[in-house]
Amino acid sequence: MKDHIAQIVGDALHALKAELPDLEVPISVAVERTRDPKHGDFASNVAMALAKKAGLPPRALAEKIVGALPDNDAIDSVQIAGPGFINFTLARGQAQALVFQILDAGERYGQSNTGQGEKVLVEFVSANPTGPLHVGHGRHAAYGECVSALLKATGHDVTKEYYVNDAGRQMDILAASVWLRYLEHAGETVPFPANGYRGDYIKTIAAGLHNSEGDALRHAADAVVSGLPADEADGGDKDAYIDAVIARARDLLGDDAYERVHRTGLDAILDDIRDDLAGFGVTMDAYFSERSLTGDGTVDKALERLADHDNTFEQDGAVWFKATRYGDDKDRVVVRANGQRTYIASDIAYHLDKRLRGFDRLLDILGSDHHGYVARVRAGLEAMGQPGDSLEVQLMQFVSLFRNGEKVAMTTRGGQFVTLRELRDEVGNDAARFFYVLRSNDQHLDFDLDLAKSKREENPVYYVQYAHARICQMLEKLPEQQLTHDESRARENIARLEQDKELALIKTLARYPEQVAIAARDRAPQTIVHYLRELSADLHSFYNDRNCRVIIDDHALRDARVALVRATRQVLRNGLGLLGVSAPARM
RNA sequence: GCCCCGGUAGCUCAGUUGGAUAGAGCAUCAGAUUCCUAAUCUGAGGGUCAGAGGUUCGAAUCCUCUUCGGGGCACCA
Repeated sequence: MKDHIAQIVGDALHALKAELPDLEVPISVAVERTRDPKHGDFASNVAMALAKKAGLPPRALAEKIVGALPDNDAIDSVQIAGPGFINFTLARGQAQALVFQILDAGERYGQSNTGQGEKVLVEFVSANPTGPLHVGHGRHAAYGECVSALLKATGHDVTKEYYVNDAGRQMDILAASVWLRYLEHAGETVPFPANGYRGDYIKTIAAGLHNSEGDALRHAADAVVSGLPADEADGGDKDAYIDAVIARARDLLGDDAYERVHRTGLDAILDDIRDDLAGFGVTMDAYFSERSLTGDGTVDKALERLADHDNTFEQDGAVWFKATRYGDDKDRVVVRANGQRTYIASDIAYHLDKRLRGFDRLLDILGSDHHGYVARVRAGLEAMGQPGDSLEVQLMQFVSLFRNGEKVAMTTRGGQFVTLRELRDEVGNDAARFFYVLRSNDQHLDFDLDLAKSKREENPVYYVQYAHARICQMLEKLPEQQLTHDESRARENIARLEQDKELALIKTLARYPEQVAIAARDRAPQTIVHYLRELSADLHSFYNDRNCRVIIDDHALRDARVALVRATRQVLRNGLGLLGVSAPARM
């Protein structure tokens, strides 16, 4: 309907062109839903926007536009108001027809094809596989999953991917940590490095390793620690110490055994992450290994491409990428003096690989602490002949947990939970998914645990779910009371929905497809959350109105109202589905 | 020093990409249940949209400056 009005206003403008040569007809005419029912159903501000160029006062231009509007059965009246708004009021019965559009479309109501099949790679979470996911990653997971669902709903071809940082020093520290815990488990007494991973999950992995390998990886404690530099506790440098431990592990174990330890740690943690995400309703299409980029020559290929375009140079024994040519603030090392590639080399290669796999848009969801990384990767893409704007980055601000009104310490010490799994256990998946997308991604999130757990009225998750359950319960009442629902009779009588609460509900239902489109465009799931709260409020308000009771003797009106609440239920389901929150039939 | 994000009601935050009288939840106060689930509803109070300029018919929204808060500026990832 909105598009239809924009169309006829556009037609009117074209018709006026003969009379007003200075009039500029815009490509798309702005038509908005009115907030105040006194302003009709839809309003356009074109007269104000075009008045100056047309050489007429806004209201006078509005008069001319209204005069040039073609006759239209769907529109009851057109009025000029305020500084020059043109307000449209729909004909009686027009709005109500929407109820059956929704019921006919079912779960497709709200979907569109604005994306036109654009191939989008959404990369999110991508947490280093050195331990379980924490509550910060949970926000990334919920947001990424929801944005992906929104993009799919608007006709994008979406692939969800987790980039596994399985190369590099972090993973060596993990391997060393596992091995040391393994040695302890085998009965050796070795000090644990200040910079090692201290979590209990390492001990679990080590115990499993001991189980499968027996004492094959065991070396005497003396051989392990002799000649190592001092750790932090002894006044030394913790980084130098852990590096020495890693070197010692490689030396004593040999490449094959070291690799087994490395793999065991990585696989165990990645399995845990995958399981955690699946339990949270977040499913990746692929887990992409950083190591594979080196193994299959993708990194070399990327480095060659940079060199081909004269975008690299050597200095101090290292190879540098001239990132400043492409808008970065500094040039970046891609190959260190010791011959190792830096992470930025892998990242550039990874993004090149995404492009070579045919993705139009590379959507990265990253922590706000990664913002400096954006210019680097974009520079890399451009230097390799790829469009820089194919990379889009959404930065996520941090999460703070609150319990009893106080901020929960987020350090790994202290026994306060920090993992996503613990959060899910405590508040449930529905509340977690809902709360995580409640706020804009560039807004810091205060996660109130007590509120999320509360089964009372102040909890917004229940407010929406309750609206859905209420409808289900009403519909179950029909057969219980030997009442039938006749859909064709409902179609004939739908125009009998004329109560204020009914019309308000229909108006909100009509907005859903636009809300989905906006949410997808802006990568803003909170738009859907806010919409669902409004829709639920309209439903509850309708429900509490004595003039709007559904279970009544008047067949015709009852059928119309049943159709209305069924349409509402459908939209609640569709919206909750986008958020990954369940729609219970009873509560 | 440079870069990114934010500052809207007592609190937590929306604000449809510049529109009509700036909204919601919580909290506070006053009400509603012989009647489809009160996890609900109805109503009231509550604002210098951080501050100052600018752009224009019109600014919370766009531009500039100031200020406060978070984050980032490695041959770590």
